[in-house]
Amino acid sequence: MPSDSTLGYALLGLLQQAPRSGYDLRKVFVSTPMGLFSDSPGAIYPALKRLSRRKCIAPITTASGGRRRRLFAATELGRRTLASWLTQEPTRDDVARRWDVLMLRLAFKSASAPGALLRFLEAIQAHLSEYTGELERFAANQGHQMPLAAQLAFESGVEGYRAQMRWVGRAVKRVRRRRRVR
Amino acid sequence: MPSDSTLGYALLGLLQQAPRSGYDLRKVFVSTPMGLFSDSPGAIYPALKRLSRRKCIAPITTASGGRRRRLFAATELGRRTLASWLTQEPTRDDVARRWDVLMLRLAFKSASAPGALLRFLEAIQAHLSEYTGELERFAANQGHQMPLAAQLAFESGVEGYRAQMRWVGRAVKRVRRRRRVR
DNA sequence: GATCACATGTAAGAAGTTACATGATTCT
DNA sequence: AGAATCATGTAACTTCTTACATGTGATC
Repeated sequence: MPSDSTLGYALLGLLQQAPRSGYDLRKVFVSTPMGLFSDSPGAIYPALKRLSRRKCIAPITTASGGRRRRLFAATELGRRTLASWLTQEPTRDDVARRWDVLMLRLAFKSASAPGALLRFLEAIQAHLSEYTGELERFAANQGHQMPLAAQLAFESGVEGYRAQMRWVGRAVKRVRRRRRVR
Repeated sequence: MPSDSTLGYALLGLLQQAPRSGYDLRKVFVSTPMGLFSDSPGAIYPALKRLSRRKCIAPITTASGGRRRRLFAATELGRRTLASWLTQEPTRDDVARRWDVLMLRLAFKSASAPGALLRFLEAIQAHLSEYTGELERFAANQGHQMPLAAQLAFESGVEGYRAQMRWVGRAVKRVRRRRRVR
């Protein structure tokens, strides 16, 4: 029952799409908005080693010729491990404190059935709606006694969640439409 | 030149507002939207110990009577350390990858002059505008070949940053107004 | 042949997580 | 007295950061 760090799951997700080397993976983090993760070799190579030890990924014998490169691919166990991470029901804490990780999970759910995707989004929507309510109650109680700078910081948070409320509404509609078309 | 973790600065910021115990600090993280931080004693007490060792905070001799409680307060060195953290110019990376930390810094800038606050917000605005541009270019290039789930995750990010663009615009106006009034 | 970019890795240290340990005070 | 809560702390483990080390192929 190997439990991985978020970085581990990110690597696993990318390796499920296509075999890549540690260097390739690094480049993905540098050159795409997945920059949430560090491009540091000191994080990536040890993480690959862990995944490898747990049999979630396996090196591919490269036909070589070019530079020395160690390509890895996700194993069947790796795919299952990733799938069970992706399938976990979004919690209140995911929504309130780990939005970025939640969106990483969503991004990798490409292989999911539209129904699963829809349930995932609807769970997010429910927690989001409850949490923005909490924030607004907090503002109503504490809002006026906060200094200006603190008020602004708080409002940034509220605005962010409100934007995600609008986003998830549109997302749900889009997936429902897609589902009917199929 | 003691360098602290983000949690360390969060504790320092709260202790600058008023003396508190480790337990008090924990409660702040649990009961306010500062939930970004862990309420785990295993993180908080060692962090207090470090700050104490670095002379950034000092225990207050409590007049006691009630429960056993160790109150801490920020020292002069602590205030200066915090101030220098708060004064650092927001970078592109702060905006693109550490928004939550940036907002924590903003929240503690209550003691800053309106001019400093304004410059802080304007720097955020500049980086934000550049970064959302990058994201939109990325969407224009890569957007259509992404699977639906990945597209949705990406759009969530873009929407979040767009919301912050609107927020920072309003924030700047509000601080400018406040400044004129003074 | 020297130099630069590619590519992989390790070592030391910092900090967080989980889980446990311990005692004091209040409540019933 | 016993239970619940308050309050502080420690230990083992995991992971990340920073900095360094190493070697290869391509380029001038």
